[in-house]
Amino acid sequence: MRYWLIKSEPSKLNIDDLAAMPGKTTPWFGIRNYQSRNFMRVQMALNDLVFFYHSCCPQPGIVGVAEVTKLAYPDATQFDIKSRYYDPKATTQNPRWFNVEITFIKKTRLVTIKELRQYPALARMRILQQGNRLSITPVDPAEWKFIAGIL
DNA sequence: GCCAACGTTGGC
DNA sequence: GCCAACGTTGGC
Repeated sequence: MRYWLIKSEPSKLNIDDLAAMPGKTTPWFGIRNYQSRNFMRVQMALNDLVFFYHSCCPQPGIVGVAEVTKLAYPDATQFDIKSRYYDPKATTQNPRWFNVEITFIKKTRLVTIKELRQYPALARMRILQQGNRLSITPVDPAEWKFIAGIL
């Protein structure tokens, strides 16, 4: 089993929105970055655990935990001409973008990026590296355990 | 709103 | 296949 961190802008989908979804589950659609896509398609497995992170907001940080409950399948929004995620180069025969589904497990206290930066144990975390822009990043098991211990 | 980082695009 | 231009991300 692997661990992940996924970023979401709370104005678009926050942890409470996820908890309010039918079955507390949502497709993680709209990822348009090949590295993040490949993480979903190649590595994400059922029951992988995910930190839910709020980005682009006054208090960026980890706010909850979710789990992967459906393996990657083609992201429907790439075919929807009205969607902001529409991709004219994608076809149903040859889809470009995929999404998994995630299910809410729990809310946590807000662990801000500022706090995360204070722990030497997390110094190598992907999310903390300069210039990191991936919306999905793997979390080292030791890092996961450390963060779970301070929640 | 600024700016650094970096992925993507497209002409050659 | 190179690389400049451009667009997007995201913390501050």
